[in-house]
Amino acid sequence: MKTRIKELRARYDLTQEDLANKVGVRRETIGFLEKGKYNPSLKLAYKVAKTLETTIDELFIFEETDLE
Amino acid sequence: MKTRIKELRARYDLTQEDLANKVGVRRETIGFLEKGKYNPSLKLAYKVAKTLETTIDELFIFEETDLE
DNA sequence: TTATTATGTTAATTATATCTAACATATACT
DNA sequence: AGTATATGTTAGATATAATTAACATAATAA
Repeated sequence: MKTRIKELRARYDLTQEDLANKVGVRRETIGFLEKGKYNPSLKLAYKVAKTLETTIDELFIFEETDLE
Repeated sequence: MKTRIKELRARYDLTQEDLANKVGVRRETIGFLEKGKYNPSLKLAYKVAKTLETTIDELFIFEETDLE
């Protein structure tokens, strides 16, 4: 799964830690999400999307291999 | 968090078990999702949305209290 | 150089989504 | 009446998301 978190975070001039604080998670969690290292909960995905003023479907890009 | 799973599932004339089989999870998991009993992973949310030919943002409706 | 800031990454722990199995209930059909 | 189907719900086990803490690296600034 790919994500546009890093791109949008840069647009708002936020560090991983800034975004983590706004969302209410750890910096590492944001880092792992950006790297596609894990599959977040829907709630977390929603919070990140809302913080970056976008939608879940815009923020996370699924590929066929993600369906397995 | 509210969801339109039940509504869309009815539109496609699928039982919980039918949808579960298509998505690759247990029937109970679909039941719990419909009842808002838990917060699915993004991947599961995506699979359900895709199976019901909709988007995550259309399928799951967040409220302010879901952000806590 | 040294110090600071932002990010990467690992390992161990905790929290929770999902599975599994079982049983209950309600509805519809014969 | 019975049987079958669809859903509700519970409890325990398993998988994994997320935390915590620590240390590494790269870039930038003093």
